[in-house]
Amino acid sequence: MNVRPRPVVAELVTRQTPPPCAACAVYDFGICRAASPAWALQPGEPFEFQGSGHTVPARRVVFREHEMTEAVPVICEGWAASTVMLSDGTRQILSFLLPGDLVSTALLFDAKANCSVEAITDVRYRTFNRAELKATLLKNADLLERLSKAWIEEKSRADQLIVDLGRRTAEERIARLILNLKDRLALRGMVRSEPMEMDFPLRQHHIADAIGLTPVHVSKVLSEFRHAGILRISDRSLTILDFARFRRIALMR
Amino acid sequence: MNVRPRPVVAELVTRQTPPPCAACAVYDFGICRAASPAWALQPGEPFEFQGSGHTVPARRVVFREHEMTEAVPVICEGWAASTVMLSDGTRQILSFLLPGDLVSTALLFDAKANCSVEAITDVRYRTFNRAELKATLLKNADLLERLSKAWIEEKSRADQLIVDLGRRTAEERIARLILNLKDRLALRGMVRSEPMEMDFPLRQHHIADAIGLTPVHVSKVLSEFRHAGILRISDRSLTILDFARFRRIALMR
DNA sequence: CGGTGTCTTGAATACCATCAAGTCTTGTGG
DNA sequence: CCACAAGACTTGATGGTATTCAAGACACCG
Repeated sequence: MNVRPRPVVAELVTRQTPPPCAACAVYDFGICRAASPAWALQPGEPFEFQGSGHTVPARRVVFREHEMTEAVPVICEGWAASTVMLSDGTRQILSFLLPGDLVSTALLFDAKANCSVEAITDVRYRTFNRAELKATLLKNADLLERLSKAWIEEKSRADQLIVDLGRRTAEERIARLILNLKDRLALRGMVRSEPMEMDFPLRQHHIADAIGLTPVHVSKVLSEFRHAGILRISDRSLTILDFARFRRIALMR
Repeated sequence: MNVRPRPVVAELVTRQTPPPCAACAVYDFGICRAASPAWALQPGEPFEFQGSGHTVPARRVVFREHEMTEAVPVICEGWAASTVMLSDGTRQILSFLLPGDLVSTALLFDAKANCSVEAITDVRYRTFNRAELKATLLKNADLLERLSKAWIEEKSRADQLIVDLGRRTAEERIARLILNLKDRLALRGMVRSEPMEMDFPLRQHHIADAIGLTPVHVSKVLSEFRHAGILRISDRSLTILDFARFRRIALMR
């Protein structure tokens, strides 16, 4: 079994200076380009933003629920999760954050988030200043457009998750989670095809916390998928072997 | 057992002309006052908006998923639900809409909703024109403020529901749903105290569809609450008899 | 006055959780 | 570099929560 080297993310974290935004694979994808005036960037100026770049190792908390902050973070590289903890230790993951994602559009208007953000892989992110971003928003129709798109998608994904949790079985939920992640990664050019393969740094407990199951049950369902020849997961990489069948499970109803 | 007359809402629906917004109990509560320029209203002008008032009888659909529309509806009176239907007939209620609620802040930016809206009681609502509302938004800091608040609350409630569906038992979910509705009604001055009582037009199948259970199980849990002396439900009215205990169930973790 | 919608209750069943033991991998300090 | 601990995953046995199925009571409406 070929053990692949540590993921690309980890290399970057060890660099002294983060790469400029111009080199970012998702600079055009999210709000970054449209919002760059909020980084006090002049058109044509090299993309070097002092002090707004951060790195966080895997499993560390980026920020905590109810923490006040002026910073509005955008994920540059790596995977993160926004989570809610209950007093008995159980956890719910509200959404996974991928490169280019604004952590939460609500953070634009409220300094207090209602969830924590946790790094899954090593994560690199940058932050906007809320006041500056808001000011830019009112002068920049393109940014407003991008943000409203982000808002609509954020809400739509939350609504989808509600339907999944309320009305679908474990198999359906897992299939839908993986296919959603596949679609989002594909938009970022992060999915290989033939065979359909992608980086998959999630532990089974992440999946469990995201779709309201126990890690044990997630393991059992994934084993089924594996034995049925639908999926292959190894070395933090996931391959969809039987896409048609997998899709049928996800869209069962 | 005293059978109360049909709820106030029904009376209003039978009127020929809807009451002016000035008479609305929640005119100041939601976005209506701040957004009134989008109704082409001059300050001091009597609140009479031609053509923007609608009434819908209970159980009728206000608008359907994926329907395109320029209208951004606000509930004036009555209860509604935003719902998603699955192909096998099961249904998920994403949220209940109360007087003063914008149906969805996402409708401000996208003409296509990802859920349907259904009247629970007879409902009276008015609509803004999206383009006009958007234009007003950019010239009116107060409106932006109100909308961002609505947006944050909408998302926060969706996130809460995700946690409830993913990580809580039937008892907790039902208690939390009822207490959330109580809080929202209280903000609107629609809850009596001593004893704590409110209009409660939901059928048990509404509750079931909202929190991912079956009507049968909802019935069993509500019966428990009733026999334990915690709740009383009759004549579409709900009384919380043992608030402390009920709250403890809702906040169990 | 039958039809429809709502609610209740009981019995049988399905799905997922919990508990437990064991394997394998990963990370860490001696 | 090895030993050990911690984390991640698997698998089986058992149990609990909620679903499904079914039958009946009741209210409301046309």
